[in-house]
Amino acid sequence: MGSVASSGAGGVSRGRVDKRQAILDAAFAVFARRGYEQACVQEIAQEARVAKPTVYSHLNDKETLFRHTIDAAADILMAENLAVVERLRDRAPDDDVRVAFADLAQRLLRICCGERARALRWLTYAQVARFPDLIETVQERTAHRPRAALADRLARLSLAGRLRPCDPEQAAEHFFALLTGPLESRSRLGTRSVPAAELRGMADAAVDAFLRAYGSD
Amino acid sequence: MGSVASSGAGGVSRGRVDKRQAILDAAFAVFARRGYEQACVQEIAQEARVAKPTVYSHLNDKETLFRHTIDAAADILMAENLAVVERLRDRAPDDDVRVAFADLAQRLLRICCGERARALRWLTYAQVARFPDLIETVQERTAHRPRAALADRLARLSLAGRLRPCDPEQAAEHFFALLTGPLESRSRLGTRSVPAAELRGMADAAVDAFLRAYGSD
DNA sequence: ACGCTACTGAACCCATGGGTTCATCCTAAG
DNA sequence: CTTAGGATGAACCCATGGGTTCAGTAGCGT
Repeated sequence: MGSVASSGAGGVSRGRVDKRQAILDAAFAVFARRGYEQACVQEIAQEARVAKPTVYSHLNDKETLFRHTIDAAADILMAENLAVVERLRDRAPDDDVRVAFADLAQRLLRICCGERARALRWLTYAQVARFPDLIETVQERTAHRPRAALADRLARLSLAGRLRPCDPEQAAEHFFALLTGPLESRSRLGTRSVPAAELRGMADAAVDAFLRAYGSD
Repeated sequence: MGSVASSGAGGVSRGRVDKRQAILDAAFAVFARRGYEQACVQEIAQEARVAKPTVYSHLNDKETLFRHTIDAAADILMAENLAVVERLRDRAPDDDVRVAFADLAQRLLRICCGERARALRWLTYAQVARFPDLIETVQERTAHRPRAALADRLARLSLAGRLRPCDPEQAAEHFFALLTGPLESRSRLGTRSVPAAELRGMADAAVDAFLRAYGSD
């Protein structure tokens, strides 16, 4: 996690090491396990091994702190998702489409099950009322952009006759729906950790259904 | 929304009017617009036109109040969902399957878009950390039970050759996923009201995909 | 050596809100 | 009419936590 520089005994890292990053890391951890209102700045400061006024000197207030952590998490998740989708670019044209999709599905599910994704979904949903604009940011990066990237791949596959002619946006939307819908349900909104085998089963079932709906033949 | 219906006959209406129901109605309204932590008991009391101590005399504390309102909302939604699914029992055998499904899909989407469903999803998600057991109750009634009911109908249709042979549970899971996944995305977690035309389009698209994946032919 | 800047810790201010107390009021029952 | 018990409202207690102040301290560049 954070860069916990410093040597042992009585001393804490007094240097100007990047306290800021330590604070943001700690903030995400604390927000993730307590939620926005329940997380107190004091606890975040402790977790970051930093004094409370230091937190306020780097980030103006609790809200700013929250927005930065959410932003950062959304960025990372977007990158992860896009990277997974982009694998299709090289694999799909040559390999069996089903195999490529199954691989994609499993990797996406693993990301969605991860701690970061869980915490982000949870925090975003919980603060819908207080910070409605956050939803735009988060959904844009964790849902719309990856979906658009997938739509690009699907369009190519459709053109190449590997999928039936269709609206790629629609197909991508349904692909994600078939994957994440069951996940939400089976993980009980993230409160239950789904065994790897079940995850694999869900991925395969989703790909099966998707290919029956959108595959060629 | 809340009819203050005092149920004059047979009820155990303590006091003059049924304050208790008024309190629960008000609690749902306030929780729905403020969230759990932001909702203060004072405001609930005002909205119910009741004094704060009266609230505490009927419901022990804020948590009890919350659990009761969530329970009640989940019950109502379950009933609505089950009623819609049960329509298949009479319609599907005779009519065109596609027409019956399209009707089902639209009615389900309308329920999911409703104020009650929106508020319930939001509140449940937001309190995942504080009241993890609530998820069980809510998901059981608003997701699992309706899905099981749909699976029953799909099993019959499959047996009758109107759907391809399949695992009805799986098919039902995918049906709901195709419906609610896109809804979550397009309504921005319920912060944007989706126009009726778009709703209809989503329902039709979901049914199209579902029938390609699970229809007979 | 000097001063600038970041950091610390602890105390402090203050608003919010859960939950309670109490004297009083009002209505339904007898 | 009397009475009992739910209902009232206003004051009250107290814990929590956001945000600030301040005096002191440690490192770094010059």
